[in-house]
Amino acid sequence: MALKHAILSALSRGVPLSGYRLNNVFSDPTERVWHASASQVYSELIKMERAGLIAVDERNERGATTYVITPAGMDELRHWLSFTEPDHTIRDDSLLRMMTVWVLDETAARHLIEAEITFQRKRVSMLRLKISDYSEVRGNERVWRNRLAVHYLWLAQAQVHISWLERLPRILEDAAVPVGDVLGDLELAARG
Amino acid sequence: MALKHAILSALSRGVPLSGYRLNNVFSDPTERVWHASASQVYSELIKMERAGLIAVDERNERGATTYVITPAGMDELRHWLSFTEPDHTIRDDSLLRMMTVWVLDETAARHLIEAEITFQRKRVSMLRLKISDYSEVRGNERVWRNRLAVHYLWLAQAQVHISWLERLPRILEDAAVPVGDVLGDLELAARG
DNA sequence: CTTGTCATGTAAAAGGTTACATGATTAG
DNA sequence: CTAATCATGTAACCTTTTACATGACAAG
Repeated sequence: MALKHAILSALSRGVPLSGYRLNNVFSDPTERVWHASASQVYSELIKMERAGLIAVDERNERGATTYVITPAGMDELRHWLSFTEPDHTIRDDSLLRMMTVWVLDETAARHLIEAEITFQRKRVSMLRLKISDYSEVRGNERVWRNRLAVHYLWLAQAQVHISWLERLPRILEDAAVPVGDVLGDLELAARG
Repeated sequence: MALKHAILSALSRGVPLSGYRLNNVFSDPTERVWHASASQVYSELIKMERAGLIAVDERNERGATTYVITPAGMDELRHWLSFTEPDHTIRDDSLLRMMTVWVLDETAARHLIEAEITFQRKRVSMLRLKISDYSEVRGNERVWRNRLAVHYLWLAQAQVHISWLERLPRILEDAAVPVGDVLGDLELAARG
């Protein structure tokens, strides 16, 4: 449903993109907004071109077809933002797992939690890199300021996630300590 | 695919649940792990019962059929956790919108951001309520400590999200201030 | 007596994944 | 000369949504 809008959002930034480039965005683990499989993106692009929301920019020597957004596409994007309700539903496989680790013994649970911490730490360092490179690659326009801001949010949320994961084993293993004593300051830090 | 595991995870807690009760969980806006539509849950339950992962507990006077998890269901749950890779892909409609607000004029953008803040504030107060009621409703077993911990994570992340949203208009409206100056401390706070 | 909550399902359509298929170019 | 990356697509299958259909019970 919203793959269309994710593609329009990416093309609205003014840089023409090919299906291949869009796929890089949609499969990047630091880009925590929209995921799509490669084949889905290609067929969606064809549908959107037929609908007049995007247009072919050029077919380069390498065989890549790049697309740009059309005025009709911009209209659709603005209409979506202003006149449709956001969908707050989420499917988060990795958090579902973290909610269910208690069914495992301590060793297996720690193993899973460690693996998740490793993943999130990688994400943090990739995000930091992207953020520090930002001013070299992009200008100070509204578009890029907006996008950079989202990177800061991802970074902060990954960091909260890591502190939480680091405390989770204590909660599962030491029933004497109240959960609030271990995690209460996570909330205070976030508000500060 | 993982709706099966979301249902198994819910039933693993030992409390028998009907399709209707499960639907309440899957459509609760504070439960930011797995969403499913009502009709999908009912047909999935029938499939899972046939597969022997869950069993009918009782059919009560009101017409509700409650289910319990079987030993085969617990095996499937543990196998999923320990021997399959977590799926880190996400589709977040509301964040996609926040990444695209720059295409709107200042008034419309502020409007959207305000609506999102209102939503997140509601979520925070619902989560706070759930957390403070927790010790009355649930015991101190591993299951409930694990689940309560997830509620603390949601609370902290909603709070980070709110501080970020509150700063977003400044980023979009005042190009003179570097984005890092506005959002840099979000990360520091999160790290503790 | 009517609205809201409880309670379950079917069927068609839309959205999304996986497997397969192909071929060019680039870097080591 | 071989592996990785670039580049696009089709077809079968699975998952999920939406619309529809039904009916009991409780509260105001």
